[in-house]
Amino acid sequence: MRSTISMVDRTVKNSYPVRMARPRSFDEKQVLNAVRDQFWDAGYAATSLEDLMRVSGLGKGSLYAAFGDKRQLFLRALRSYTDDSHGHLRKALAEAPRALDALRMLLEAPVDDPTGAGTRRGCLLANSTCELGNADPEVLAHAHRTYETSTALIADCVARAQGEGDLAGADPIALARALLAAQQGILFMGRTGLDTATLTATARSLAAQLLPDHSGD
Amino acid sequence: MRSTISMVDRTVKNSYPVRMARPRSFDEKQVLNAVRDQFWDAGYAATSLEDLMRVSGLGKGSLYAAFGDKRQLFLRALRSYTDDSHGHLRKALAEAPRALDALRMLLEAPVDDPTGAGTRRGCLLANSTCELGNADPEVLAHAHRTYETSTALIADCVARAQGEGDLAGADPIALARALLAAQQGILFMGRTGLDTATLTATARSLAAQLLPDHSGD
DNA sequence: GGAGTTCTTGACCGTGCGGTCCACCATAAG
DNA sequence: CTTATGGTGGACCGCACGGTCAAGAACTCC
Repeated sequence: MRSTISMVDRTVKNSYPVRMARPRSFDEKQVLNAVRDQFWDAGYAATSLEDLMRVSGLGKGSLYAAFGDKRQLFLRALRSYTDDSHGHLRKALAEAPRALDALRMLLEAPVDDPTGAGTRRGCLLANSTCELGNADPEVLAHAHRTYETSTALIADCVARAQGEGDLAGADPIALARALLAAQQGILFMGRTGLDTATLTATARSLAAQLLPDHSGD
Repeated sequence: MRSTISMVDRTVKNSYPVRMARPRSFDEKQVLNAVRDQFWDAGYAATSLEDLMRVSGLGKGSLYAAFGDKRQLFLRALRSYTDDSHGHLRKALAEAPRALDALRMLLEAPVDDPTGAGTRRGCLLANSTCELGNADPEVLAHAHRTYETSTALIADCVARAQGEGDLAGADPIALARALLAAQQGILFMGRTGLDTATLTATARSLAAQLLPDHSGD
């Protein structure tokens, strides 16, 4: 039963009110990035609302009005992160002139940071899966979906490499899974404080064994 | 400057008082195991003292008197866990008649659990490193030390395999690092909800590429 | 049994948490 | 200008957290 409605139906996302009022004083994407970095550094549980207010520069009221509670804000930041990551992955896999090199870069990418600072942070999605995967089915499902997509992207690149004469005889999806697992393993070893040189050597060693180059044969 | 001391010096760990009084009503190892499982399932921050009291059956006072605060109790449980793990690793690597098979088992071990329940929990040390590595230097240092020890144990097994005619030409330590990274990667993929069959296939695929068997050549 | 010591229990405490609310502000439309 | 509307910031709330403490129970030694 509906009564006469004088208000705009705001249940539809991004619908604008009939009359504009005070506009937002912040950029949503900037806030999400700041919040993402905070969760990335400290984890979900160890990040307090005060932390989020500090890094975003917003008050509690604004944060809650714009994003809902802490968990929803976290999920928004996490989705934003994985979207960006997949964008980068797509670009990296597509841009390399030789697909085999792109796949190699996959394994060495986690160590790219010369300072090692980024290496210590790991991957936000991986960290979140570890911390919340058991307790939050939504985070787990998101992780599962995301890694399946990554696998598909990598498998496409493997297929391209095969079109270029490399990796003959491999099952693209199986190899993609092995590469993704290896990448996550390298990423993790970086978090344990392994020095950059050793990490790089390990990444190259894995790349050499999983992605043999027979062009010189 | 010391005054006359009538009390026993309890700063030395495990020193017993001169006069026995009321004995403990709990077994320390059992409590540590219960506490470890709780931290394992929920993570450090998400585990409350109430949880710890519930799973251990002890009151707050007893817990604090026996182990100190929450963090120290966690560190005790973590050390106990890694000690046990290294015990199992030593045994597994030594018992296999063929060293190459032992190394293969390393990669498949994370998927051994038929129910998949254990697979979802991952490894307590890995979880803890992800959650606390950035914030707690002691946890990070412990993780680093532990994985270095694991690397050494695996490298020994690689050397044994070479003595048995396998893995000719590989650098034991480098291969050990690659194997450990791959294992952690598989372990992590299991946490993302990947089904057991796919996980097993990935583990076998990695094992086949990192640990080739040329005995039939 | 009494004395001395340790362990246990649970009430208690201060703090910081996540979350709500409301008075005020900035803007757009009339 | 006035008015309506949504944004903002901070006061405020109840709660659960980690941690403390004191009193009593359980035990050994004399």
